[in-house]
Amino acid sequence: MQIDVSGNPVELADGATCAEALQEGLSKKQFKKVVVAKCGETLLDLSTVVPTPCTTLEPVFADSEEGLEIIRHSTAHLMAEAVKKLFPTAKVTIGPSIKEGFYYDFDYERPFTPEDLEAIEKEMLSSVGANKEFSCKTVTPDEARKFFADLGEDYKQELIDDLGADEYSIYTHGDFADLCRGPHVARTGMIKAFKLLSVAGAYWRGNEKNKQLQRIYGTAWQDPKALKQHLHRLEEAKKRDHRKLGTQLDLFSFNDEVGPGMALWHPRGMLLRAILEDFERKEHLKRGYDLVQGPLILKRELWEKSGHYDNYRENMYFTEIDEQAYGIKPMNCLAHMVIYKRKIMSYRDLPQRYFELGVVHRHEKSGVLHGLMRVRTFTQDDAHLICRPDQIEKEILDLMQFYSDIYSLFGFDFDVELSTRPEKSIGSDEDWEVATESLRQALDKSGMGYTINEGDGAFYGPKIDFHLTDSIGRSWQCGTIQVDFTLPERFDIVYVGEDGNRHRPVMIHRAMLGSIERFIGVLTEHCAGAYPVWLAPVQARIMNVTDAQGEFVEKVQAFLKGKGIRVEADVRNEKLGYKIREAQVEKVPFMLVIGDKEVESGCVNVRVREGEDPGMVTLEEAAQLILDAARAPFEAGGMSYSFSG
RNA sequence: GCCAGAAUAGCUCAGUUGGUAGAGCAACUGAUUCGUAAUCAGUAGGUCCGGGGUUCAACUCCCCGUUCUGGCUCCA
Repeated sequence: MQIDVSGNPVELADGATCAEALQEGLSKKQFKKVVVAKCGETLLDLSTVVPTPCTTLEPVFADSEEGLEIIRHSTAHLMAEAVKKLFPTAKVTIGPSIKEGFYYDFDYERPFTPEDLEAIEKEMLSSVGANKEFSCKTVTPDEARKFFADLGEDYKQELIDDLGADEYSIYTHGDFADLCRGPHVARTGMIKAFKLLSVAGAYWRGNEKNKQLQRIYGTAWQDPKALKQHLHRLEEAKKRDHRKLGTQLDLFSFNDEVGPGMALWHPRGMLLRAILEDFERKEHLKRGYDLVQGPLILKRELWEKSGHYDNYRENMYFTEIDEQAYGIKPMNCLAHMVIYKRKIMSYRDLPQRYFELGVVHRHEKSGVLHGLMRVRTFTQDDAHLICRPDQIEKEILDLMQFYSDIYSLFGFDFDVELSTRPEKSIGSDEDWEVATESLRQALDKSGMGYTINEGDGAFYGPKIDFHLTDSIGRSWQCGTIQVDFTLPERFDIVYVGEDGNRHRPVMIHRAMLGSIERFIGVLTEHCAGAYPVWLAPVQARIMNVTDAQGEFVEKVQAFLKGKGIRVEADVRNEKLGYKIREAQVEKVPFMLVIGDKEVESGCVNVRVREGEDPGMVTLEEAAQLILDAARAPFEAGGMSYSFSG
């Protein structure tokens, strides 16, 4: 097939993929245009494209991101058409494609039920069968306004007013027309695989104060096979859900009697957590932090001074004794400030770096709680760096390296986001300038890719956030670095400069894992419960074949314990297969089998959680295997393995 | 907090148009002494989330709470 884009002839084989098109020198945008052009003549402003008839759509671009986007967006239109047909009084609002699917928000008198979804899906299929053509026309703002006014679609009119464009495109297929930027597939018959997934409430334009709409989520793919794979992936992801694994591996639980959003850590889970916390303390000490700790509750006056009492009170717990004389801390900074003020600091003393695994309580709205990811009692791996303004950049740069080292150790990919000054903010222009520039410089120097979130900083300073992804692609903010201008001011903390005068230091709040709870939640899903050997609460389990090996089992256990290995023995009167299965389900990394043969030779037979079994080895070798496995990720990351069980 | 759905044994779940509950696994007891993902038999275990209401009768229907799940908003 030959296409002409902006006067550049391009030769593409039939069924060319997006990647091939890119190689031929087409930009993604151009290719998208070309593909759409090939699918139908009137879909875009195609003055620069010579369209050719298109017979099939999917081989050309369905494997590309753009292709899926078009399919999904078109499916959203298809759904809106079906909803309007079945529920004529429903008003349409917006319906974009999203990661792995699409949604459409409707204003309707009652919520949609699962049965409604089935009916809608059926209606959509019939529209697919009718193979209706998508067409597009460009209109003026007035024409667009009138068009949707006649249809009674007031949300669309509001959009037109807000967008303020010179002209608008309206896409039509069958009887359904929608204000839309496009592009779309040429005909509804090209939508080959979709499924409606769920209904949820969503506020118009994402604002809590606006009317709540009915959102229908769905997913769409290039072919039924891809759809099936996607649904299968969702099923698989459910198995990695940390809440499920928490029960299965007996790590933690939640209990209504205790309170919502408050985890109970079982022996195994707490052991894992303790190892992680121990690791963190040592890593922080290594990098020049001081360990500190303040109390869980602090006098109300202090919260008034910091501004939390005025701005954050509804999220805080208070003691009832002495009429709210004490506030239960929702963050750790106040005690750290007071600790800083214990003596006169010189510029030579800066930066001060205070680290605390601080337990905080925040009364989060009930609807947001989610396993370990969002709780009301949690532990932050929190630190406050109090430094001179000229030290910000260096400190940030060190932090970037620190975070990166640690995330990599766990095998996480992460997104970095820089958030700048919001509309409502305090602090001088100069402060913001210096702080934001320091963050930007450090980010640039670190070589990490990052996105900028304009105006999304805290009111007291700019920040950098680090996001880790859970098993089903939800992204969770874990690490954060925030510059703060207010607290040093409010608490009047100072240092004595070279000039002998008092100066105001800058304060950096930062948490690396974010919260221990959330991090363990994300990590659990990341590794599906098969924790790295250095973290696994049980590193090795010894199992005997019959009672006859009891004595040797004890000997082996004592030996491995002596090497600092977390080992337990399963000497129940059960078949070996049963014990193996149980250990495998519990994701114990090393299974050491002992039968008569092993007793005789003084060896153990090693089976591993995944990969090839080492088989028969001496005790010395077995211990080495386990210790090496524990050390491996540290060595790969150029770090030292700094602790034992 | 808002919208929707859910809550039955330690865990995972059945429970037909209203007639006071069942399975598998786990636990306990006994038999079995066995070689890499589930040995057999028996026993015990429930205020069916809580509180009201309708009914001769409620796990089941209605109302109000609580908690959980999926979203929205917010956030580590």
